[in-house]
Amino acid sequence: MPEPFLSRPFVTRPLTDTLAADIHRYIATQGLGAGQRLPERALAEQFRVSRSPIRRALERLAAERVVEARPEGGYVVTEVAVRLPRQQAEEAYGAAGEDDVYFRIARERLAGLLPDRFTESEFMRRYGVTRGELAAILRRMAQEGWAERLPGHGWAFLPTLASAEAYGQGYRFRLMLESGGILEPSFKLDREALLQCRAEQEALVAGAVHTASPAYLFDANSRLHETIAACSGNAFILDSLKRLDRLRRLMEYQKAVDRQQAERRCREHLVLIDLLLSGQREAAADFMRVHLRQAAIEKQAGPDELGGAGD
Amino acid sequence: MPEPFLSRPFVTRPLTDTLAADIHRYIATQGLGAGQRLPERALAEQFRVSRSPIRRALERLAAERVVEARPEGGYVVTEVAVRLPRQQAEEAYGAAGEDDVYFRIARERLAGLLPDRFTESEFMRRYGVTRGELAAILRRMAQEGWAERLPGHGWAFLPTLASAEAYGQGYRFRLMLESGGILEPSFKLDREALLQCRAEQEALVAGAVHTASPAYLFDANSRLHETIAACSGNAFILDSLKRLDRLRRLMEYQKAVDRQQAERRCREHLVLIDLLLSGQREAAADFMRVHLRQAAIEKQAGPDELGGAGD
DNA sequence: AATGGTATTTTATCGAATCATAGTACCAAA
DNA sequence: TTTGGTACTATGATTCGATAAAATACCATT
Repeated sequence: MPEPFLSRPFVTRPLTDTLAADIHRYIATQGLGAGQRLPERALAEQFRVSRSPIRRALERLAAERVVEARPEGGYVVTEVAVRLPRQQAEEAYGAAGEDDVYFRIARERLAGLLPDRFTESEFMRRYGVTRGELAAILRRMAQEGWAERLPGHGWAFLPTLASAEAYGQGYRFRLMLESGGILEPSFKLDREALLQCRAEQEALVAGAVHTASPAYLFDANSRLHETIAACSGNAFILDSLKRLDRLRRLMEYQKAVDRQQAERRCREHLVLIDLLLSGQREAAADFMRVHLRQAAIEKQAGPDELGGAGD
Repeated sequence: MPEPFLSRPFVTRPLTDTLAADIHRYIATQGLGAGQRLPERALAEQFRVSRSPIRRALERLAAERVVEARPEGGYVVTEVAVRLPRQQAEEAYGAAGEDDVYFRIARERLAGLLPDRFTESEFMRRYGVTRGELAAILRRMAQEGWAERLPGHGWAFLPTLASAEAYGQGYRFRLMLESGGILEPSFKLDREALLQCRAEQEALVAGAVHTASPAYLFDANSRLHETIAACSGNAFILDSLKRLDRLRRLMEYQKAVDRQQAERRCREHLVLIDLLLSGQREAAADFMRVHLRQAAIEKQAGPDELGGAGD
């Protein structure tokens, strides 16, 4: 399998639920055809779990007709999954976190409804979750870098999120990081991964950009940027970008999208990809700077308004 | 109070223990004189806890004669604390984590004694800690970025730690980050903090560099670099550097130090500080690149050997 | 060798009660 | 107004058995 597939961070749902969605999305994004086999062991390795939960996820997907059990054993992709890949994948996307407490907390924090400090008990009451559920959510918040445990009791929100200032800083940071990454001596093009992103961006330019959900747009675009960062060969550059993108995702998933700007950005992505594919790294690095600077301006123009989903 | 004081991340010890050490170190590093009062509320705010644990920490320090209860109430710094500031502070440093399970795990992982994946129960048995204690340790490992939870059961070490490759990448990353930070449009010199670092570096050059513990050297040097990064005005730059430094600290605390090189690096720090203080940002950024590049070479020369503690 | 099926072992979460410890409110004195 | 003292409240760590769920081992089939 070509690329490590990004599994959504574990929150509270049984692993099986998450995996069913992940596998579904995997089928869609990898463009697997009807009849294609889905070996349990390969999927287990892919998602870094054992065969047990994979097996149950496949059983569930079989009930949804996304996959089909063969008489000889094992599962294959069905016509259903192939015929409606994008829509279904996006539904799976949305359903994964939409009404999650995690996103609810993020939303309320962004709206300024939550104080800078809070206790676990407070949130257990407020959001009606058990201690264990909340623990998982808090772990994720800490992991993604917008909350931290205080030395004594309680937690604190970090200023990273929300502030318009942090927004601009994020773009400055990426300017440095992403253009610098392209110029790293260890840079090594992952042609296959980049071509996959290119196909995705072309599909967007061809029209999908006007109908796709903000979540899908965001993920497609950050996937491209992260793929390029991965080529730098520097794990710290890639990690930092991923960290930042997780934060941005919280904010942008909820925004409306300016489709015009989004389309232009996708066109820029195609130019960027082609520069890289033809080996013009210096030019690509410069273009990246232009691209990000432009995106920063557009985003700042409407801080609470349009502009979201992707760059 | 001038600077947010870095409290060591909470692991398992009762808060009081940690705070006693923190306050002790605080007295030493802030250069408070004998007789100086230590208001409970101020300390509580400083360390982001309530007065209760502060009060008990002070009681403990009083038993150790580091502070003294006044007849009218409250505590003041004693002669003892003033006369032996450095040594005591360093002891407090070392004792804080030396035989901690946390550092033991790091050490064994660095030595290649631990597999890439592990379960909590496994480690509970191996290190003889309770579930709760281990949970705190794992939280910290995740926080500091060298282990992560798998989607199902178990944990995985990240490749960030240990590999010689990651080492070089870290320096490349800092090259980009730290010199870039100095050139940020939002850069604003924190003269007071920088002068404090300057005093520290001067003391090192004046001789302390030959006697100080690796831990102290490392912290003094990373404090300088982080102070400069803080001036960039970009929270992401500072956070990334701090993250990286926490990782490096794990590796370098245990290394022997090449005192010659360490001294030269401190001299370079003084040059760097003076460039910044005189407003020559471009020059400072260039010098930073030279400085880091040199440090990278020296470190890589002896990967398992000398060279540690600081840059 | 790869793969699916099945049985078994191991893990870590859950629930509920307990309790040391951290947070808070209020008062008095300097 | 700032500070310390004190009383009180709330928090979250801890414990432990029960249990759902994940990991693993092994076998059969292709």
